Amino acid sequence: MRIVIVEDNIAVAKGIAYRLQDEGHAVDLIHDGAEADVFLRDDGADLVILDIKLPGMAGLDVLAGMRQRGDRRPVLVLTAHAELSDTVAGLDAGADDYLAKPFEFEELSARIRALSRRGPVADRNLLQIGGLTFDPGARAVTGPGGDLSIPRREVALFETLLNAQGRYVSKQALLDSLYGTGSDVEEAVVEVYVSRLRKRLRGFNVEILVRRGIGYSMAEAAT
Amino acid sequence: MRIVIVEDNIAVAKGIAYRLQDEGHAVDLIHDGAEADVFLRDDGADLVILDIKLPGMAGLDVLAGMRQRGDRRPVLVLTAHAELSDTVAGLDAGADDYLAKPFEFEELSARIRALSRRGPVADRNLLQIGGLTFDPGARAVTGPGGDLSIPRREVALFETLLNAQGRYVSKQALLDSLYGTGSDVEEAVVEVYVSRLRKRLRGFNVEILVRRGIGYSMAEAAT
DNA sequence: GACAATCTTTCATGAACCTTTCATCAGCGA
DNA sequence: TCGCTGATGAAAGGTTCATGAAAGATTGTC
Repeated sequence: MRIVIVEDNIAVAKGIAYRLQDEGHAVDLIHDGAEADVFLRDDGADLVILDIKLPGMAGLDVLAGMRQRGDRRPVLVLTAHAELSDTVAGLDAGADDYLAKPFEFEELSARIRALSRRGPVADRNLLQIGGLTFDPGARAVTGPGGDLSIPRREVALFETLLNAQGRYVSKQALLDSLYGTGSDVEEAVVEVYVSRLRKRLRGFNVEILVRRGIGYSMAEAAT
Repeated sequence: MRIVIVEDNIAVAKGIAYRLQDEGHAVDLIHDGAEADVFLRDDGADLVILDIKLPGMAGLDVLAGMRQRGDRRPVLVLTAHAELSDTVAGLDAGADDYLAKPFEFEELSARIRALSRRGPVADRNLLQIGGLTFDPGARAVTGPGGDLSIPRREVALFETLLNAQGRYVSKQALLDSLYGTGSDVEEAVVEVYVSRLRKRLRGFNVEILVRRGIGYSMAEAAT
């Protein structure tokens, strides 16, 4: 899943980012409210972790802007412990959940899992393809013969293609969803992981299609 | 999609144009505000990338003129980084999105994708003809038996004829819509792609008609 | 019938894509 | 600590396929 963290305390943000990446998510960091506002006008993330107190533009305004645009992506609001009134305001402004600092990472992780189950992300609960089942919480792919052991990056690729529901996803978009926007990894790496995932999916009723110059999509094998 | 870039810095404009063409769009360049104003009175583009600071006529006036004429085509405004007040003014004047220079091309690309999904372009979402469906966002043609894998140029041709809604489109206009105005490609290439697209559409209830000296049109096959 | 417009196929080229190999590194068990 | 395993990303070489030009066939029009 692509997660964007909007938090001006860089140490905190990096700490969270590091562990979320460890869980296989693609994470983008933004430290400024106005920047976040711009970023969120795109379809660049599936979930937002949003600090209330921000330079540039108040977190609540960022959130309000999203909702006003009809953007219903799940937002988890972070607040300092004292500012209970903030959390109330946050929920009013359309936050899906909130978390008071300081918090345990495990709690954050659990909330994210919960949010991704409901939220627009999980509305398209199309977690099956061919004979395979994908569990977004566990980030595991299960086949008829039990769990497939698939490395992080390949799972992320699988997830992105699955969520695209048969639409073609450009190589650049796949790169973003594997590494977050603005990574310095070559596009060619996508080809490598497509190749590896294909090999792993051999024998199952799933195939990854390519359209030159357009991108990749995943579909059940045609017979 | 046909995109017009209104930007007086020729190097910047060409850089963007080159990469957008790479993504399969037809791109026109205009370096002057007054010229842009004239150009935009025609139906020569589906999306406008507009620099604020222009010779001839201010970008904001160009934009205001469009909106005043009832022209609702999506406009992405470019501003220098410092001029935050400009961006606010731009949004007020009817811009659909803005982007501060300097920017990564990938970000521009993502914004364009987002704009083409919403905007008036996306209002005519999922165009249909014969048994075929065209998704302008995904640039994909779907038939009864699933996705047709059609190369960039042929998709662009298909899209243009589809948008013409049965009217005849001249060979020159098709050329422009495939390569942007003023390309040095022969008109005969249009014939080649018509031929290729026809072959690909064989078996579906769609045909491409020709009127000598006039142009081409697409229609559902007469039984 | 003559001529131009259009159609279709063929071809060379280069870009896009596929796959494997390699070096590196982290994690893990002995 | 040492060695093993497997993930990772870069690189390299091979293959496929979109592309645009060209050329000959065909069709429509006068």
